[in-house]
Amino acid sequence: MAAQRVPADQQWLAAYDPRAYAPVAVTVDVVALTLRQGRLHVLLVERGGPPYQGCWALPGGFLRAGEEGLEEAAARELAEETGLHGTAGSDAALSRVHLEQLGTYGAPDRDPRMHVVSVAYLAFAPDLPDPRAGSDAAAAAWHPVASLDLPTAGASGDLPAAGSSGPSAETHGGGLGGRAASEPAGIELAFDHARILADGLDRARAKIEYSPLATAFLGHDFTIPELRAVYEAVWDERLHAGNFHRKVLSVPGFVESIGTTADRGGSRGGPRARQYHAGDAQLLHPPLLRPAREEEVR
Amino acid sequence: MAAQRVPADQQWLAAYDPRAYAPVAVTVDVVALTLRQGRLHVLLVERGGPPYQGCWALPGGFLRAGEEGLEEAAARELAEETGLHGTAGSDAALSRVHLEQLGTYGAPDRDPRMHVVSVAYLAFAPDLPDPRAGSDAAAAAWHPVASLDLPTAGASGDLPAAGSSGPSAETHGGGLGGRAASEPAGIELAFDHARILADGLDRARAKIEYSPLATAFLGHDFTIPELRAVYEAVWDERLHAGNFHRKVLSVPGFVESIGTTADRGGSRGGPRARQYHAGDAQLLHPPLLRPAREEEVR
DNA sequence: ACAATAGTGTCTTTAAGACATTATTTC
DNA sequence: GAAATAATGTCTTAAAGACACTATTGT
Repeated sequence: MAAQRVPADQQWLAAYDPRAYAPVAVTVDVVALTLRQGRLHVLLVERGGPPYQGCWALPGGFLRAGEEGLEEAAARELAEETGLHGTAGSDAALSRVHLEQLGTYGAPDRDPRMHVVSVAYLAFAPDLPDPRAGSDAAAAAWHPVASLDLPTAGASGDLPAAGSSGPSAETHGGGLGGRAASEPAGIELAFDHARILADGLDRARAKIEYSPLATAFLGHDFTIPELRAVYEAVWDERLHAGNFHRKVLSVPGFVESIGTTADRGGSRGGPRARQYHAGDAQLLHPPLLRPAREEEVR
Repeated sequence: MAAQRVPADQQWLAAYDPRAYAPVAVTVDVVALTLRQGRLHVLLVERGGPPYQGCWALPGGFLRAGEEGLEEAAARELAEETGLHGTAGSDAALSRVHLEQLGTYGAPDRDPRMHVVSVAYLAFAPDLPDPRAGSDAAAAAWHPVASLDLPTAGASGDLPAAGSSGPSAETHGGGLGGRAASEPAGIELAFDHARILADGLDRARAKIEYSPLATAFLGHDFTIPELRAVYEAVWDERLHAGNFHRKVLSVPGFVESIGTTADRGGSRGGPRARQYHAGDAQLLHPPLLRPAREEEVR
């Protein structure tokens, strides 16, 4: 059946003119996460026209075919939206942003206008300045993820299979901590961006278990209590300060002491914490496992 | 600069006619893994024309824009190439194949003819019959992964960031067990398919740590020694039979006894093993961790 | 008979988690 | 001074890994 239309050995040979087929658009969307006032935030832009006019959406745009790779495009979109430049290793703030591919979403009806395949990226950023409404009319802002309505992890159509992400996957209920009952229903996101964001949060929660990337949310120098605050915000769990401290120091290459201490103690008292910067480990061994959730305990 | 060409807030509004931009093609490629004679094999097709004429490549083809989603396309390609049908939950063999998104590859020069964005999927299959050379002239066959030249894990251009995959990522040297020194240089794969396959193997190695998917390589009923053979083939590690047995039985929901025993003992002697089938767990808790490799030990 | 293997038992080591304690800082 | 917090110490429990042992099968 299908073989007649696209014979297997001719797939790559077949007219490479895509106009022979129905057109597809390729876009790149970015789930950019940061920590502000101890809470996890995501960068969103407000849509100025239909469809989903007035809705918030993930920053993104078309891949510049023939000119750039996918990660390059994601870095460009992120730079445009945050107003920061200097991506991979170059200069400035964005050089410290971690960027990785999250997954690709390509249901035929995810955009009402045409078939759009969107490659999603996940970014971990230290506290960045507010995005300039900038070169265009669109609003762009950091939103607390807890203020958004997100689908539960797991089930999805064209998603990057819960898989990939170690022991993560379906575990968490909904968004981080959910919203207080008093709050109005969360903001609605355009297209399937709520699904993408939920997958990104899942990935982030799993990622910091096995990688030192939690440090990407902090400045160059940080204290262990600050690092703990990152884990608590991303996992939406209270962690035991003493055990966390000992655990972090016991993982080789995670953090490296720089001998100094913070300028002040905690906001509510306590001694000044020592300062560290990220070590050279790419993988945490052994990992920092999330506390077991009751639902998954048998 | 960029903002002028694609103003951020107009990206989604901009002419949705992709012909306004340089054309991009979207393809779906599948890394299909199976176990044959205790060794891991991957499904490859031989290219009948340039570029890379005569090279082997991953099975794949164009996304049918507007008609199908990405996973749907991957399942279709896999069915066409294996000659099996009945994908997700329907009937027959393919219903027991696990399929998940691996990552998307979109470097502008990965295909010499035009910018092709390829969404890669990873499939775990029980031992399937040899693919029929089938409807087209192309050869298709299962190849032992050890016979292929694969790049080391980790470094890559547009890859789905080692990330995602728990404690996996860069650890393994090259292909499974590498090739014996006597063998000629491994087969060369077309395009960046060696990179994609290497990423797929990494994902597979990580995935069976946390998920019960190793059972997807086996029939409906299997014994624990058979399951151990899967882990040994995928990880290229010898595992301790006794400890493995106890460990598997201790993970809730991993396997379920069906009371029967295998028809025969091991090929070289020993008692008949009891038979099990996959339990209902989606996640192994606690996981089956790979034995630590010396390189990553500090 | 012999060798290999399935399955179980036991011991050691490592790591996680629950407390407890002391010193230091903010309010 | 009171309360909170950084950092360290101690104890218990769970799990991984090494090893030993028996019972059962194929050659």
